[in-house]
Amino acid sequence: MGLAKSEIFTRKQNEIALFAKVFGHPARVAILEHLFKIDTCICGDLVNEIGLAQPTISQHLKELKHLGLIKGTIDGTSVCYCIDKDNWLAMKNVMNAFLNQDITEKGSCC
Amino acid sequence: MGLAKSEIFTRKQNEIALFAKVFGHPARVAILEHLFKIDTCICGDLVNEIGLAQPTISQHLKELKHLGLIKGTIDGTSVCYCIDKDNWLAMKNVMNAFLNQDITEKGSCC
DNA sequence: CATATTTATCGTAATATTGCAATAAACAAA
DNA sequence: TTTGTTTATTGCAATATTACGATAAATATG
Repeated sequence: MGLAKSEIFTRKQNEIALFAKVFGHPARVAILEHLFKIDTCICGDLVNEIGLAQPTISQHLKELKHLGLIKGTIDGTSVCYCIDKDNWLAMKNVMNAFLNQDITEKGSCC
Repeated sequence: MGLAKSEIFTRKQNEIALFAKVFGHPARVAILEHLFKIDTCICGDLVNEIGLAQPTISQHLKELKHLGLIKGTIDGTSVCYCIDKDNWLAMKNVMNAFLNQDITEKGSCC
């Protein structure tokens, strides 16, 4: 059906899945890495940096913005994007709690 | 088009996206959390634990197994699944390197 | 052997995602 | 005002994902 049954999972599980989903495309990974690397905020240079059409980049930026991981400020005709540090940190805490789960060592099989 | 242009991204960026994608569904998050929590490995109890049909769970398990994050050993008619510790650790290193990027503080806007 | 149990696979319907051309919107500069 | 520049939005087409019924495959058990 293409539609996840999110109502049967916990709020936390859905939150993890939402964050992970946005990282589930290499273009968004590349955009974020670029925003981390470049000292000054980036606008449409991302279109040149990454090899995708302008509407496609704009769409990926929208998803990142919607989750709060980046923010953009209008500067004349261009828009300046950068990482939203507070929200990135909050996301990192959620994801780290998931990734750093301890493995119970009593397992019988495997 | 539904098809990501993975050839224009680095191997690392694609790797991160692939790992993230598998976490991008709450059912797979729930399966992994359950495997971490339960001391002895789990088989079809996951179908009861999580409220999805057996073929659906089987499909999600297949994706997790395909990425190497879990492994299953046949035990009579049932299959015992558990976290693949080595591969989980390797994945964690990749994801942590991405999540723990340092933010350059010279940014002008935002 | 016949039957039950457990898991995997197939087929399919519903929905989501990706990508881009075309175009709009907003602003700057001449 | 007209023209250019930059970004967002709309409207598709192609592909992917999710979910599950039906069924197969494998192994127990009677």
